[in-house]
Amino acid sequence: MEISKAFGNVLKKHRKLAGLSQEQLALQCDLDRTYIGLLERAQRQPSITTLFSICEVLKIKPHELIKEVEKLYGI
Amino acid sequence: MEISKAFGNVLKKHRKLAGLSQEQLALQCDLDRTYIGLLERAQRQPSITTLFSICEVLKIKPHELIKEVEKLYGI
DNA sequence: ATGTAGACTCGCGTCGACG
DNA sequence: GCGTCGACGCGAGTCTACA
Repeated sequence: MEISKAFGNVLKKHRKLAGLSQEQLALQCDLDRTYIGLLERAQRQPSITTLFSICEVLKIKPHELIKEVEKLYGI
Repeated sequence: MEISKAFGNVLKKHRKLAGLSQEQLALQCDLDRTYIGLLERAQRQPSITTLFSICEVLKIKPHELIKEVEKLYGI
């Protein structure tokens, strides 16, 4: 699986686990609602600061999330 | 420490560990030489695909590198 | 082998609006 | 609550060139 799609899947999974809507997540990590949607649908890729601020809200360490992305990506 | 600076430090450290010059690294991961320099000096931040392709060349898992960035960043 | 600078393309990230 | 669209500013990433 390509990397942005892997990230989108992992993001969606952890957002649901946190019990947040795209809007709530966007609000808390100071991003746009539509942009979270774009990330989950793999139409945008985050920079690493964006990654860190999302992970902070999701209460997960960035490297944990990246590890899951690696698995889906296949390395 | 801010996040792009943390990344720059970690990148430089692992590039040296791999025994590569900025030019050699850039060539192998299909990026520009000047851009690697910009990353190390924290004047640019990588997207996550850029992160993955750099890590592949450095023979390190992205989540390992991210873990070190977290430490420097302080979380 | 690296730092810097200018100019360029394209994608990130925002915003308003509609279904 | 989400997908999508158009438009926008700005930053990612490239290229050339000079020190």
